[in-house]
Amino acid sequence: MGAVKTKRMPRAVREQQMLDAAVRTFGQRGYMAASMDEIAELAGVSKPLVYLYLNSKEDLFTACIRREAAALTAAVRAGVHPESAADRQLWDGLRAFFTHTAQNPDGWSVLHLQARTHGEPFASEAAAMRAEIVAFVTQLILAAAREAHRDPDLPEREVAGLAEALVGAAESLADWANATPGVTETEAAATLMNFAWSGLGNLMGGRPWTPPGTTHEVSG
Amino acid sequence: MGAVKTKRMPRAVREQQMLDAAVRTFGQRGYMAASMDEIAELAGVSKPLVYLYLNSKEDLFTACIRREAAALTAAVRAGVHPESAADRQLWDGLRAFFTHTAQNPDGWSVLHLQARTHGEPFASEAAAMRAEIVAFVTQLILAAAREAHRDPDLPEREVAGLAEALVGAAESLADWANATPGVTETEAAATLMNFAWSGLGNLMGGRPWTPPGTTHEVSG
Amino acid sequence: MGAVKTKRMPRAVREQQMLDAAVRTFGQRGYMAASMDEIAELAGVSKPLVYLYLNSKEDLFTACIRREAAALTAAVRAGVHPESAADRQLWDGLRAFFTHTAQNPDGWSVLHLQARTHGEPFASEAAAMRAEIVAFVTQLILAAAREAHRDPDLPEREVAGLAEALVGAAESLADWANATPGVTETEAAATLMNFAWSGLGNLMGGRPWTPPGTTHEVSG
Amino acid sequence: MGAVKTKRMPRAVREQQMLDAAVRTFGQRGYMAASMDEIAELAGVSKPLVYLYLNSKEDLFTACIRREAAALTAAVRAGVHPESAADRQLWDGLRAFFTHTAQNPDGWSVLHLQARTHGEPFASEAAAMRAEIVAFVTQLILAAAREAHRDPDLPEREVAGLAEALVGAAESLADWANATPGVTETEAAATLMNFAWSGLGNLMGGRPWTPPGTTHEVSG
DNA sequence: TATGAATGAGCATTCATTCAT
DNA sequence: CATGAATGAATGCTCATTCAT
Repeated sequence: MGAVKTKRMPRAVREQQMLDAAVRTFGQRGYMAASMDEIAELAGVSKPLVYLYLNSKEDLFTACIRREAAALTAAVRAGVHPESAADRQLWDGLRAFFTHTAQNPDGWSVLHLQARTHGEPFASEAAAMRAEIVAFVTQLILAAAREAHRDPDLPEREVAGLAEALVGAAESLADWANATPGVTETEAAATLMNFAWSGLGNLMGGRPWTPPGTTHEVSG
Repeated sequence: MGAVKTKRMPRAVREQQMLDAAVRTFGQRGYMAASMDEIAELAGVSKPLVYLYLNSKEDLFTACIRREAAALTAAVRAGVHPESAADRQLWDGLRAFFTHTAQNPDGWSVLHLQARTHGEPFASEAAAMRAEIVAFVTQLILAAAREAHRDPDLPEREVAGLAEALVGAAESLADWANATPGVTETEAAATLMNFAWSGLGNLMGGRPWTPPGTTHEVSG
Repeated sequence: MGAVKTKRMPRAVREQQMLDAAVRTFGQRGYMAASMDEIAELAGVSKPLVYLYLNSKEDLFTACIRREAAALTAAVRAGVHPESAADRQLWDGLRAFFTHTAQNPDGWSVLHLQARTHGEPFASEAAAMRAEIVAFVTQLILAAAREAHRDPDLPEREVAGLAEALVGAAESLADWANATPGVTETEAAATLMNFAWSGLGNLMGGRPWTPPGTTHEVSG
Repeated sequence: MGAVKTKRMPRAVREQQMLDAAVRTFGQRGYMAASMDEIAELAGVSKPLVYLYLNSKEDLFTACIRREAAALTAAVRAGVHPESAADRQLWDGLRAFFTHTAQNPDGWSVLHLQARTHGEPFASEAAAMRAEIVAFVTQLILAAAREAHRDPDLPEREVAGLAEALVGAAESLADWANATPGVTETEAAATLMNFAWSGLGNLMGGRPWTPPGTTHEVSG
């Protein structure tokens, strides 16, 4: 079990083995329930070596978050052609996102569940990556508006909210797709595009949904 | 800082005090980092009494999840008038949801973060409540389709995915609204309605977004 | 489960119910593993009442030891006719002893196991009862010598040792009989009489077993 | 008072130190009253190390029982010459037994009191050792019968009962000798040989003690 | 580079015991 | 006579972390 116990490996390799083991353990057991003992054993090294290379449980977890965040954003970036139309970029990015999360459930658990749940400094670390994605989506929304030859008078915060909503929907669908047998990444992406893109289009076309003038009273 | 130390209260009252303290502690520290000592102190009682009434940390946490889940669904239900139009129901429900989560950040953390992160039996407990909400949203989507006199040929799973996406977007916006100063519940709800409702309308109007290069199979 | 919960009973009755419950619990769970909670519940009363009547766990246990010790010695005494011949008295006493221990396994456990195992003041309490039995047996041995018209030049300590051995053998056979299905009290008593009486007779007849003159060397 | 606090010892050595401390503590305080803290302190190590090496209080106690059982049977075996006559073997074995128990009072307490008092799995562990000794004594009784050229028609269970009685008498005398100042092992052994051997001889010689009023069925 | 040996500190849980009514 | 409410004090066990080699 765990990596084959080979002696005297270069540091970089050893570190990756440790991070592999850590992501797996953190993803499955959770940050607090994961023990350094288990991680070291799974990595096939002694505990002091883990501390020598990664310093502390906190640092190790942070390193996991960073590595998985980098891997996720890289995957999405790799799936997107910057010259494509905005909707095509979103479509490609979503498929890359769903594919990556489906193939890296432990990494996704680390980023989406563990890092957000266990306070600082982890939450910020994960939030930074999420902000990057939200920013990317924000750009796509603005680009779509430009493509539609509509200089959107959407206030900045409204666009930010839309991007948040879209990213939140995507995260939710990722979990749903992973939990529902038979749902493909393409299907999840299509569901979200259908859901979101027309709404965005209407918005930018100046046809927003309008709230009713009266607030409905409880048991009124 | 905890509850005023009044002696000799009836069990039911003490139990609520304990649950208050527990939700606060679990919500802020996280399930594992929260210590029974801290909860007892915050509740103004001794640890043995917590165990006498709530049995174990697991049971205590489960009780928190159940109470907060009940409170959240009750709040949403109370905000919705079942005879209203579907969009109105969604609008009212969302505002109630954003209001409740903004006013109960610890409860929301327990439900949305802690319960999902720390495995069984907590995850199932929270999933049950979420499923209830998703089911509610699903009904609204179908009702909207009926109201539009369009018996949608949307496959069941597609509708489920849409509801998931909508709920995920709402959850995400709740966090965003809580973290962004100055964002009101009404604003968050309006953002989501704008984002979602037109998209749903187009979908049900038979005008889905079609993936490039491929013919998308849904109602294609 | 436990005694039927009747209110307002005279103190003496309640105390016996508590002692019944305590003997059963101490006998089965052991002194330390038995909890006052369990005893109170089994007795059908509240814990404070147990403390009101019996003071403390220690006192409660001590009371159990005394009651069971009294019951055991009473049973043996009741089985013996003081006018009988010495061997007849031993025979009757043994049968009474085996019968009583077989019918009161919890009491026997309290006396033979629990009391001796958990230090002072319990060990002394049980030792007192045992000393009584040993004294009784000692008298029988001396009586047997008189009956054989032999003023035994057995030193006092030798007789004490013989009585100890006999009592120890009896205790051991009680456990053996209780653990071996189908062994009757009569059978156990007969086994012990056969084993012991002839040996005593020979002893008193001046034909003791004589140790070999040399000490056998290990692996010599 | 504990072992001299020497740092960095090989595991095997430390384990023995821990077992020494544990036997002493369990023997004197009893299984339940002994705390792991006390054992660790007496062993001169920290508690985590005790858990690292011995796993749990249960495992630690079991290890104690096994070690002490092995030591006791080894001591008896070492004292007995298998080619000697049966009575000589018994005599030598008894002296070894009394000597060992006198020199290892804590171990004897663990085996004879604690292990039997605290339920499974400890009772079985101690019972296994005791069964070994009973079997040895049983063999000696049968050997004695052969040596007397008397194929005894003693039923198997009768012999088992005799062995039980003899072992029980020995256990009792061990406690008595330890508690009575000035009683040597040789004296205790002689007392028991006197008590037992002639009785056995008579039995095998077909002269059992017969119960009054009834015809005793064994070889009657 | 790598590890066996070792620990300080903390945590969930339980229990005998006592008030206030 | 009787009890619901409450707690101080342990106890078994685990974990992140470090030192000596």
